[in-house]
Amino acid sequence: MDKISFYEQVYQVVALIPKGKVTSYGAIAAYLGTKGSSRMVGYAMNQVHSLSLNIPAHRVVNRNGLLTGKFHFESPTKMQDQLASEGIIVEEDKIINFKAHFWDPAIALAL
DNA sequence: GCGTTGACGAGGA
DNA sequence: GTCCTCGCCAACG
Repeated sequence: MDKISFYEQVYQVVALIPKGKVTSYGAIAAYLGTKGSSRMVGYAMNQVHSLSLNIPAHRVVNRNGLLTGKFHFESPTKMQDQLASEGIIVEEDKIINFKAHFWDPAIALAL
């Protein structure tokens, strides 16, 4: 297996999220086998700024479908705008019909 | 090597 | 149904 850090594993999964789809931190953590470290997924996204990677972090939200990390973007409205551009309706900083747009890496990547 | 940090999740009241 | 508390675990300083 690749000797990549937990961070990079998160980045790889997030980068695989198809357009118009979203997932939760816990789902990614669970896919990586560390479902207990769902916080690490979000923490990894925080470090994305330090990297030159192109990570669609706007497609990653918490289990409530809430745009918890929108303040970590260039602009708090950027995240909602990105999702809206992909056909995902966001209102009150939360994704409408979140379940319909949910993308589970454990299923999509089909281990 | 240790303590702190976190864009979370689940359970309990 | 909402609000609060605990746990989780890897990276950073």
